Amino acid sequence: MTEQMKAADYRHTVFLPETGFPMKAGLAATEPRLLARWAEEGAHQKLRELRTGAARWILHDGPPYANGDMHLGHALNHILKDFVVRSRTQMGFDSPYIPGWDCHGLPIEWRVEELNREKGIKKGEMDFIAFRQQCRDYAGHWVGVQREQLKRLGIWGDWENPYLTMNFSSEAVIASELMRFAETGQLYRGAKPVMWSPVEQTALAEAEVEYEDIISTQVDVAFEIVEAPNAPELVGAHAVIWTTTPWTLPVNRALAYGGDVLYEHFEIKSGEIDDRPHLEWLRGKRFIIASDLRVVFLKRLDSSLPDNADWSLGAVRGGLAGAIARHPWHALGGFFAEPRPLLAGDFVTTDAGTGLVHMAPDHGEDDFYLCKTNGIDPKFVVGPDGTYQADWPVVGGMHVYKVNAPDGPVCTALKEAGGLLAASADYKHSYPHSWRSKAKLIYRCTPQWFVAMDRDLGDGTTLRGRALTAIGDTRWFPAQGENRIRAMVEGRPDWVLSRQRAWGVPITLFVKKGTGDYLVDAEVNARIKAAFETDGADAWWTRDPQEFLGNAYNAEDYEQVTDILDVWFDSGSTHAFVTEARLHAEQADLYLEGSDQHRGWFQSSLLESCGTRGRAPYKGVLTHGFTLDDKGRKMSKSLGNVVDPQKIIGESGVDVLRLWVASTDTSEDQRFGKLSMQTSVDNYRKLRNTLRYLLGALQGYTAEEALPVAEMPELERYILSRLAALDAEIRVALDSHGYARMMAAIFSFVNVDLSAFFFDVRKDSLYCDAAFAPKRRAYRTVLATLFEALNHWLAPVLVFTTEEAHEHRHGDGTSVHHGTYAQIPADWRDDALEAKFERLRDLRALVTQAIEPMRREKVVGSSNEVAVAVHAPAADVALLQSVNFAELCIVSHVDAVAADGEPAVSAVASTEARCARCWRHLPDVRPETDLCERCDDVVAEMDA
RNA sequence: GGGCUAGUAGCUCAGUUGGUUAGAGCACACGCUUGAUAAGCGUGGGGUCGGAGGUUCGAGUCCUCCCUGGCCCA
Repeated sequence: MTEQMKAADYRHTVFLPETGFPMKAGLAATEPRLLARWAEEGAHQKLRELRTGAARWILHDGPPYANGDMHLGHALNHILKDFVVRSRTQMGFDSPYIPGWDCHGLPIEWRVEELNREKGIKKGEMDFIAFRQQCRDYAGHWVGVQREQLKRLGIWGDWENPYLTMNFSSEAVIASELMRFAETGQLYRGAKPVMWSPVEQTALAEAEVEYEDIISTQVDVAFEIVEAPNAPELVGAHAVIWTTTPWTLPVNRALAYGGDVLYEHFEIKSGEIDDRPHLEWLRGKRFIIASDLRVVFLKRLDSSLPDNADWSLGAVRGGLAGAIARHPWHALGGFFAEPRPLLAGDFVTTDAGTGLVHMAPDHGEDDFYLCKTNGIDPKFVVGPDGTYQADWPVVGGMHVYKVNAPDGPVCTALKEAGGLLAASADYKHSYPHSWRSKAKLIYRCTPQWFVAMDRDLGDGTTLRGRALTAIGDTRWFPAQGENRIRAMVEGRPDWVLSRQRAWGVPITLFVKKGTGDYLVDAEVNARIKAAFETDGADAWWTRDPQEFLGNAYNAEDYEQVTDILDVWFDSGSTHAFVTEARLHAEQADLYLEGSDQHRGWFQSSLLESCGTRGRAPYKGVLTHGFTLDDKGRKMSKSLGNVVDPQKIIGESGVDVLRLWVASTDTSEDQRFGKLSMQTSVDNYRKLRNTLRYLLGALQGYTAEEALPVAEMPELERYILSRLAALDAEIRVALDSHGYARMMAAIFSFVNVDLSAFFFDVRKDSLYCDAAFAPKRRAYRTVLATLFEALNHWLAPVLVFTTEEAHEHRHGDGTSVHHGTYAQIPADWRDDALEAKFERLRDLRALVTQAIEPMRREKVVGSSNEVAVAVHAPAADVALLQSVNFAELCIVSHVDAVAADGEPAVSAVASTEARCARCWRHLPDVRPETDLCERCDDVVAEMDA
């Protein structure tokens, strides 16, 4: 009988792991099966019932925009949200998730207009209410698409009743929230230059603006000084201004200079002009310009002009104060004959240009405020479509984009008036564009509704002050987020609420004709809200205004505001109709979005809530970075590096994608590519195989087999101590939503402590000990604990795989997602025991290293064939003798010998016989059976 | 252009208040096992800590500048 044959005989007496949980995941089939099972069983609804009465923990979902397919960033965001909700659920909290969508706003409106154009329907032909219905339908379509895509990610939530900002109930609350601002005097109507799109004919929010490089015409224009009380010699000289928006010159009102800038009064010498006939008209003319910029200015006049310091007629210090210039077109009379004062502006720099800036309060923020301070108001010459008013000289009726060329009407008229010094269409710079139409934007003064940031709210606080206090009261993850939003709130201007659009909630105000005051009446507001609840915001247009005003006011006396609310106000109000109205909670525990939302939703929600409730709508804010490609670049269509999450899911499964999210530090930007996905696939396999091994090793295990911890061997108690340490680490990580930290700890535990050590060492006991031998029972008791601990820790991440494992372990129709994290007693921690095993494992590493050469030289194969001698200090020897070190090293025999110096290990091939069943080389192997005493007994027991 | 932020082995991450030869897992190479087997175990190679200066007895860790990304703003 050969050894192999004998081995074959005993193979069936060995307790090998056995499970139906497949090694190969087949997630493509498993995931849809579980989704269907959960839907059929109403698993999420059941969870809600199970947690009813438990302490609440609320994540309030930030609404994605209901337009287009989900991209990888959306997937990451929602997977993270699911981690938060599921991990709090596993902690025992009642943590409901109500998904939501942002449905109003320009992008949808724009897209619907585009679709209409394709159908030949022109803007303006469409009935207003019918158009709003089209927008509503369009948003509804995408809500449906995105909902299915999110559900596929394994996210549990109230998908049947998501919150939509366009729900009638939401629209009623949004209008009502606006009226709370009105009631507390925080709204005002003002004029202000706002980013304006002549194409969409609307003011744009900051978030709707993007910057692109363009080439503009740069011009140098001379404004003659007509009065200079502080420097009479400047009269007759020309102040040189430089601009890249020639179209604003027909609306010029003033000039600005820098109070700290040094200017120079100079004249180009005759000699140079003699050589350059085209400059003849400059002969005898004097100029004023910032000294630092004279050289570059001269180059623009003529690139061959040298710079001669002796051209200077003297430095100008303070001489510009109180000076008056006149517009090159002053001969036209009227508006152009008005004086153009020189004003000191702290925004003037010498980075570029001439150090003198022309001011058009209609078309620039700096211009607007400087002029306002000096009593110069905007003129409103440029209309919503970007054309000058018809009767304006030179450019009347023309579009601001079409007058800028060096040979265009503005430059031509300036040249004829003798005011154009240089003009060239070659200035490249970053310029604002509409994010939808990609059209160039302009600043344009229009009447707008604002929320005041710095108005006393009657209690000595301001909205800005309240917001800053609330920021301090909020936990920010990561902590840097606080600095970021604080700086933004400290510096932000008043909130512009108006949009001259159609698709959204109207600014529901009535303005008294004549006074401009808006009506504040609780009963009127209540009627508006009630109407919106019934008919939606359409009611603002479909109902007779008198119906809202009731008997107390006459509609004839009031102007009904028809501006649409900034959509950020919609999303900023979601806490009112979700956290408060549906969940009956004052604050959400967490908001979780990309870090760009410090300027967006986090801030609009903060301001809305601080303005109406005096505090933030959240206790904590968690942000994540952006998903980049594998080279760290932004994913964009133009680069062609966009990853479609649907494709990833189809190829690898949702759980693998979720695992990627969980093991990545999402507080920073993440790189995503083939390699990182492969890493995730490999990690997934390791976790899956670990669960599979546990399931196989626990075959037939029942509670009766469990052994009390106190009766377990040290090795088992050591592993439980490690488990308790891991439990503590995970709790710390989860407190700050550190999923990557949690996963790193779990991977390390699984690989290092379990797979490479505990499982390997105990393989012999599991396979070969008598079924109910104490050591084997202890091992399986620990395995059962490990399975529940790991499967529940992993459940929020691997939602499908853990459910599948749960099915195989319990098979009773219960769900892992209904349960809680395993209760791991803190007193399982045993520092002394951990220290002991740490040392033993160091010594064990010496043993494996010593065996390695023997394996390479084919002296031995399995470590079981080896006997080792450890020469080590007495303390180590005592340690080795206190345990079965041969068992820990999976070798045949260990001799521990006291010796000075560093521990050293020598290894030789064992001379003992090999047990045919457990394959260990032992002294008690019986020749008649080829079995060691332990195996002989076990086999005998089986035969009996 | 400005503010904030990041850049540690092929991948994912650790690196405490600056202090001994920079760590882990995976991947890779080689080997073992063939009783977790499209699995498991062992050993090993691999890093000018983005770059350049500086402070210090000593810097991945502090300072300055630069490069390359990202977010926000203009």
